[in-house]
Amino acid sequence: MATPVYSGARTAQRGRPRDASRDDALRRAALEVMAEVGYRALTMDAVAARARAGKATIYRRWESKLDLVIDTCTQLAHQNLPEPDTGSLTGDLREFLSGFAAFLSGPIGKAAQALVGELPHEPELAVAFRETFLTTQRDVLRRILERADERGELRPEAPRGMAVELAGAALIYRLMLTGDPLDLPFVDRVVDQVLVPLVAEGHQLTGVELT
Amino acid sequence: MATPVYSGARTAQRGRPRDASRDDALRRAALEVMAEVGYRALTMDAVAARARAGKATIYRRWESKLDLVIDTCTQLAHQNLPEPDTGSLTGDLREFLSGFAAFLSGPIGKAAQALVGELPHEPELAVAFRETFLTTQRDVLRRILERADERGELRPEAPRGMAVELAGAALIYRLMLTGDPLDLPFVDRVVDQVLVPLVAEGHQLTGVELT
Amino acid sequence: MATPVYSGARTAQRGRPRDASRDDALRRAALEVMAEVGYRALTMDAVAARARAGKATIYRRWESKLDLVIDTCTQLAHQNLPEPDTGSLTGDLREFLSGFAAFLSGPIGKAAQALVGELPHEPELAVAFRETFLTTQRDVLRRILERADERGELRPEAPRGMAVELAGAALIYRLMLTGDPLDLPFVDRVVDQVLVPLVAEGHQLTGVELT
Amino acid sequence: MATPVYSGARTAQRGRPRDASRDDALRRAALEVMAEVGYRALTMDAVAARARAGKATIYRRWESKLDLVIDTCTQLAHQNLPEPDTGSLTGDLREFLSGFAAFLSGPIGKAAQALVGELPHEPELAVAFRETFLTTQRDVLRRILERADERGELRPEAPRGMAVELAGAALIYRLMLTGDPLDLPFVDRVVDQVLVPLVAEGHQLTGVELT
DNA sequence: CGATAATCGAGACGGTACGTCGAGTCTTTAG
DNA sequence: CTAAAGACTCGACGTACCGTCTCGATTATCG
Repeated sequence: MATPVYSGARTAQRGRPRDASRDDALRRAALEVMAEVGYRALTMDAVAARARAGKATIYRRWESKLDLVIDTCTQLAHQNLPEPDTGSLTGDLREFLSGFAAFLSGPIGKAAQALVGELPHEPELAVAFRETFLTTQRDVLRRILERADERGELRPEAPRGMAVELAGAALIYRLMLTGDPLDLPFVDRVVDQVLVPLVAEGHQLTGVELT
Repeated sequence: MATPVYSGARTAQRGRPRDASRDDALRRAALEVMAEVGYRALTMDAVAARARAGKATIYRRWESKLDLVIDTCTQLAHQNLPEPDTGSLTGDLREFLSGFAAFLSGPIGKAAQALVGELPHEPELAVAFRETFLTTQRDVLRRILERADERGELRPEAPRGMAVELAGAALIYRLMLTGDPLDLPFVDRVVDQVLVPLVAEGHQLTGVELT
Repeated sequence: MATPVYSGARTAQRGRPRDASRDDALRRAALEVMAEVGYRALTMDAVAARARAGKATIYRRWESKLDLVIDTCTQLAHQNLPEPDTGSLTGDLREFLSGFAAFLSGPIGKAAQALVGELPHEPELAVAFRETFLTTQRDVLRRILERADERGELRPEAPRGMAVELAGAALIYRLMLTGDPLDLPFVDRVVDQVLVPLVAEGHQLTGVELT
Repeated sequence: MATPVYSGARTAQRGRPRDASRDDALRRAALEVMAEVGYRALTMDAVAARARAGKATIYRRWESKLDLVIDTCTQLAHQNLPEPDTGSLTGDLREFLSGFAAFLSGPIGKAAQALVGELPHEPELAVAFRETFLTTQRDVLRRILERADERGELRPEAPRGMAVELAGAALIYRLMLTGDPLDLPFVDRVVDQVLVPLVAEGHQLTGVELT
């Protein structure tokens, strides 16, 4: 599901029209509550109360708590990924990954983490989640590598897919598993020690251990 | 928490002692139920019923559902990490990571995933989780690198910490986020394209894109 | 308590109104269950299940099992006391007491008995109980004596209060303590051997021992 | 049941002998707890704790909570009924009933009341209860009337059985139902206005209404 | 215009699970 | 074998949340 349900192109729209401003109010309330108490402890009653809405108003738009949360995240995710074009591979990576890191460090990152545990048992959620948090980011990275390739910065046999995967993995592993901060020094190390050596022409593996 | 609560300070041991065999029966029941329906849908009643135990018998040992699950996983996790010593870095990495991948692909991996969403709101869980699933594995990897270093296989300035982090990140990202299989080819690619080039002496970055 | 709790003060009636038909269904279920298994063994789950109601629906109306039972009895008690006016003291007494005996012999008598044990520890219950089972019946008896007095049937110094008390005592003692049946012969003996001689003009104490 | 269970005249009595003083301590504890919180709220744990005994020590003697309470009451009931012989019907009645009233006004009266509600569903209890609280008292009254008869104080056709029943009914009705006090003035009125007129030779029904 | 119909906040509804507590049994150590 | 202590199974307790439903009131379009 993961999108407010509208009764699909109906015949001439009878009755009182749905108040679109409630969508936002409810999503905002859901995000606030989830940021405060986490996904598990989020209750529909709490969301409804915070938005001063009836529960039916929620269920008219989303089929379940999960559905509401997915949509809330998706909505916010689509507008926050920068696509830099600095002219150099290193610059593009640094800029994009630091933006993505900042994005993940906010409330949406917490929400995303809350959803991870549900993925194996909620196929629809899994699809939506991957679309929102993985595919989009992966596509931007792929285009960055492509442009670098056109500029001749990449070695021919560079493992582009692995680089893309590692970039995401490194950030999300920190965010969700170790709990270490997604700060700029870390992004720099990922770029300089891993990604650039992995794919760029003429690079020696000369990373310096910084910890 | 994450461990059955015993009344501390062996004060002469009055009354009927806890039946230790119930601990196992309850953990076993919890694992079975979780494997069948997932963490969210796991109920204490179901665990109690399957173990033919009263709920009080559970709550006497663990403070909550979460606590029970953590302990169940921890118990099982401590005995499943191989520590290979094949004499070569590549061999050690390949063997260890494929073992770890197999371990994560089982029911414990699913349980671990279920717990990830709770980490930000459960500090005790976070500590236990990292101890169980991250530190142990990280330490083995560190020792593998150390032995390789002693054999002179590593470059002096190799980013050992980053390599350790990437190894875990790559596997867990697949397991929990993308859902792609943790099979042998994938482990080989991580070893050959990423880890070995990252730290080993005399390696050119010559990974071949396979996917 | 002893009455369904309504949110007092008809404040504009917000939200879905209580379904009054559930009150009856729940009371009926409670009475059935109590008749089958007694007060002690009556469980809220059983009442809820029989009425196909959620337990919250019960607790929304009554604070406790005791409260539910009190209200159930009170409800049924208010409509079952006859007030005969046959024109003679003997006739009135006979008719009223046999009606009261029949009433007590039914399920409500059993329920009343179940409540007696709680009276000392439940002041609210005591008040409600006495109002329902004692005062009402006592008032009818008092009026019967009054009418007899107006017809000149009573001796001036007749102990009216004692007569009223004895009438109730004799019936309830049988019902709850001895377990002997509250049948017509018994009522007749109480009227002929005790009450009428106690208060009526020109009566000799000529009761004949029957048992 | 209603009596401590002893393993019946065993062969040579092996093992540690049962400590008879625990019987009393447990009964005392049971009576105290019941006086404080009533029968319903009495718990075996509370009784055990107050007597500093284990629950098994209770269950070794009595089969259930009900059994314990019955026995506790019975034990105390058997030693408290006076059998006066003042030489006159009025004197005997007055003395006996005031003694019985005092007895009922104590903790045992409360306990008895607590048991009334269980009678319909506990046949064994009913038998024990009636034996303890009804039959004994009824027999004394019967003997009082017999002696009065032998002295020629009774009318030949006096309803002796009814008088006996009324005496008990009047007291217990007050005690358990109305909650009015069982004081001396009340006993006197029962004797003078009801019992004596009902059975004694040469009595006019001249009771004076006092309250 | 009035009638119709879908919306809104509010909260009652049937269910399910929660975590606690009591009854009665069992199992330990100590005597 | 009995004692105290306390763990054991079972089941009811009263609460909280889910997702649905029903109310009065509101807001649009249709006839």
